[in-house]
Amino acid sequence: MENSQVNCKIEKEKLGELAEYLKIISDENRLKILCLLKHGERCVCEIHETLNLPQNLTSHHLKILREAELVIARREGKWVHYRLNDEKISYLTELYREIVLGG
Amino acid sequence: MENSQVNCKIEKEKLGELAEYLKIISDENRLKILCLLKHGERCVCEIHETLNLPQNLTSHHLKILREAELVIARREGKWVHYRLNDEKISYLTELYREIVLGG
DNA sequence: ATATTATATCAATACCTATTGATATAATAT
DNA sequence: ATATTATATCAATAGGTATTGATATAATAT
Repeated sequence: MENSQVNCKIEKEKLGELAEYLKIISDENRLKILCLLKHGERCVCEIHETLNLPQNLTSHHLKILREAELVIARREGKWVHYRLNDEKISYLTELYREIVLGG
Repeated sequence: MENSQVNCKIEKEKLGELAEYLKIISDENRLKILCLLKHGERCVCEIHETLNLPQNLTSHHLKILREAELVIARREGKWVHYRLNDEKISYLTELYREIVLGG
């Protein structure tokens, strides 16, 4: 009972979740943001200045990352600090490993 | 000399390569194809029948995967058999690990 | 040669999304 | 209150791409 159709059916529900994740992180600017946040929490202005992205574009990408729960926002006064959601990223990385790599 | 800007500059050249890979595999149908090919070489008709995709659409996605060198084609008579390019996928997975996960 | 099967390409559509410029909101300071 | 700084949203545009239907190519068989 271990054929590829069965396997693909089992993984099918997770496939959409993985595809959505991959789509979100397949943007160069969003990858840069994630890469930057690996080194710790950053506010929006730090992100857009460091990466040389317009403020509104940075905000836009952060919204997408935030809605996908890949990053977590924390307001402190005027500033909004963003950090990685490590658990979510770990979970989705495991999904990638499961679906794309070994069974 | 170990700040995020420097790191991101080092990784910058690889970032485009990773983004392209992620964009290609962020399509559900292409993920299904890769998932199917994990179990071994398949010809186009097997792929499109197993996954219930139109023949031309299957061919289209295979072309994208082939041009990205994620799969390798081998003609045998009327049939064209596709298989995973494990080395390329391993390389790009390592890139993902480097850039998105640990430094 | 013609027919059949397998695969690829082409053209058109329809949808999605990154980017930009302008504007709005939110918090603080004066 | 007004001003300033930080962030978010909105509208419009431009470019990309998944899908479909029709057609072409490639290999084999009759």
